[in-house]
Amino acid sequence: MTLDVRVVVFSLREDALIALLVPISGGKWELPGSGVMPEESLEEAAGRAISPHIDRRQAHLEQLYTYGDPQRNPSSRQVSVVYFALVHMDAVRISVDIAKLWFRVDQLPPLVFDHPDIVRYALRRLRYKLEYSAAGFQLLPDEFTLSELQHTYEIILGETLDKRNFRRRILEAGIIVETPHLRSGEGRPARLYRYRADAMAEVKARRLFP
Amino acid sequence: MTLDVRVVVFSLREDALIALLVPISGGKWELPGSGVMPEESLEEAAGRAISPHIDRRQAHLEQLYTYGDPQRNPSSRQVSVVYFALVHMDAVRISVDIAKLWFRVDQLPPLVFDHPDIVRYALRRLRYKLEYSAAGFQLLPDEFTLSELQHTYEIILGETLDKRNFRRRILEAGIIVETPHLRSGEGRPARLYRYRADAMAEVKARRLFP
DNA sequence: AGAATAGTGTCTCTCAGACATTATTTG
DNA sequence: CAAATAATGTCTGAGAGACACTATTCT
Repeated sequence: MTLDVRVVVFSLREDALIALLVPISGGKWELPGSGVMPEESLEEAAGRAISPHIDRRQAHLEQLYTYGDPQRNPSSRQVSVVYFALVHMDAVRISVDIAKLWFRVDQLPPLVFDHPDIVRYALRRLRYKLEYSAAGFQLLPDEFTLSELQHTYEIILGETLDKRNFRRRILEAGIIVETPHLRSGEGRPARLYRYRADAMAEVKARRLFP
Repeated sequence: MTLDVRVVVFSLREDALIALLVPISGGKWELPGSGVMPEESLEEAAGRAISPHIDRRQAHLEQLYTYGDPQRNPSSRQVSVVYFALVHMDAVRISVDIAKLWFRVDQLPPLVFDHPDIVRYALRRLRYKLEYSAAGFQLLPDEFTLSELQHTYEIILGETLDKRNFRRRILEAGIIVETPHLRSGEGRPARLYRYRADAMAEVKARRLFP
């Protein structure tokens, strides 16, 4: 009976949600994972599992579920404590990685065992989380525009949102605040916002999006 | 490194929420638990852990969280997959048990390790679950009156609820249905209701109680 | 000046919350 | 018929959702 941790890491590339996978022999892929060392916590093990690819200080890990069905790995009984994380691409270590280890969640390669189920469940939880919290900013850099944040929500939820209602609700939730900065580009420059570090509390009072 | 499962079992006695504990040496208590056998799933192990005390077919187990901090058990590294369950007293095996192994959740005896945290977290999740679902009926027998169900909610949430609003919302949720039966007692007989076995789907659309 | 994107306010309708009286049974 | 509990409907206010125009910059 072996125990390990696995991590479902989501990020955002252009117009799609992507997940980090690592190759194993036989053309198959798996979720990044690791055994648990005697002196470390499960969350630390999860951080270590992704640290070759991600700056772990920027990855908020959250425990998802523990999979331990005796049939999940036909060759050996394996229990996996699965975490999930949202990171923005600034936290991704540049190496062979980008475009080689990240896959759009709607175009995943063949995965081992029950890892497809795990990714599906993580995705469901991510959508659920977004509806009830302002967690979407974790996929963006420190400062971001409201249009970028709205775009993020639209990609993940798979539907378009009304701009005025989106702004009203996200601001009323009080989780992000204005910065003095603007971002210039094509068209009128946009106000930049950032996460309010003091209000770490989750907004579970009322769902933000339908 | 040992792996086990633990179960937080909640039930209802008179006017209080109670939890099942088992004694260990030294006057301390712990959550019922068990190792995991090679051919069984984690949930099966959890069912086996409580089967001396509970008719497991009547206990809906739900995975809560996996605790694995290296300091949680000072004498050996232990990872515990924790489940929680709601049962009604009809499912409790009559033996030495009742009144000896069940404790009001606000009057727990000394517990080992991080088990107090685990119970606290389970309680938080239970309250949260009740607000968003009609799970309260799991603490009642198959058939129950709306007053009994409301009473259950009031005990767990720790506040009184308006009778008309309670009925409206619980019935609109569509999770319980009328039976042809009535229960006589003091005062006007009350209609009995039961859980709608076909609609197992959780009501997460909108919170039922504030 | 035109193109591009940012930013803003109002109305309506639904649902949550507050609230009191009538109905049916037992002793 | 008194006591006990069950059952029922309405009004109001807040918030969700739909909706279109103005503001600022760049080329």
